[in-house]
Amino acid sequence: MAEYKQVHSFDLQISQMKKIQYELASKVEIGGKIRTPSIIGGVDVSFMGEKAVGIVVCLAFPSLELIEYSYSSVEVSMPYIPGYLAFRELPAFLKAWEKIKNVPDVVMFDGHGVAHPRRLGIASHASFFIERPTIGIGKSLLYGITVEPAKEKFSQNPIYDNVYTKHPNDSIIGMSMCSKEKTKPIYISCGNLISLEEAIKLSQMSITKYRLPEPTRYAHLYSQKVKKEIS
DNA sequence: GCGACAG
DNA sequence: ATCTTGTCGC
Repeated sequence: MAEYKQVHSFDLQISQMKKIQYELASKVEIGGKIRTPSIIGGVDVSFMGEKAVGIVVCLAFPSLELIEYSYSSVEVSMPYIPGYLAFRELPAFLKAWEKIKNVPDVVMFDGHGVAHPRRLGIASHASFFIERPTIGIGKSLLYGITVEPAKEKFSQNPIYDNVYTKHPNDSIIGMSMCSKEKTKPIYISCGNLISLEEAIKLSQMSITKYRLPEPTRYAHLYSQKVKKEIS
C-alpha cells in the first residue's frame, strides 16, 4: 500500500488555504536529475453529485502498459474555486493512492504544477503528501503568459509569469506544447522534485496518438468508467 | 472597480 | 467538472 504524509487537514478557510499554498510553494524544489521511472502514475478526479471519484493509474515506463489502477469515492468537501483546486480534489486522490501497490516513481496530474498564481497548483501540492516527483498537465491555462505554439506535434513555447518581477530568477513557469497535430495545446509545468526539461521529456515519451499523455488520459477514462459502475 | 479564472 | 446527440471538419 502506498503511504503518504498528512501535511495538513482539509477543513480550512480560504485564508488558511492561501497561507498553506505560500508556505509549501517556498519549499518546492525544481530541477535535479531523477532516474528514469519504471512506473509512471496518472491521476484524475471526477464528480457525481456530492461524490468525488479519485483515480490513480500505474503504467509501466516507457512501454506505457497498464499495471494497476485504484479508485476511491469521498464526499465533496468544497466547491471548485480557481486557484484552490487541490483542496477539492486531493482528498479523493489520496484515498485512492493508499490502495496502490506498485508505487509510481513519478506522477502526472490533471491540472497545473507551478504554473499557478501562488506557484502551487495541484501537482506541486500533491508532491508534499506523496513525497515523489510530480508533473502538472493542464488542458487550459490558469496563470501565465504564453504564445500559442504551432499546431505541429511537440511544437512548444514557454509560459512566463504574469508578473515577471515577482520571481525574477525563474520567470519561465511551464511550457505550452502541441501534443497532437491540429489540436489545442496542453500546458506542462513542474509539480515538484523535477526539472521542466525532464517533465517535458517524460510527457513527450508518454504521448502516443492522443492529445493527453497516457497516464492522465487513462486516469480520466477510468474515472468515467468507474462512475458508471458504482452509480 | 473590472476582468480572468486548472477541474 | 457536469448537463448531452448528432454532426462538421481534419
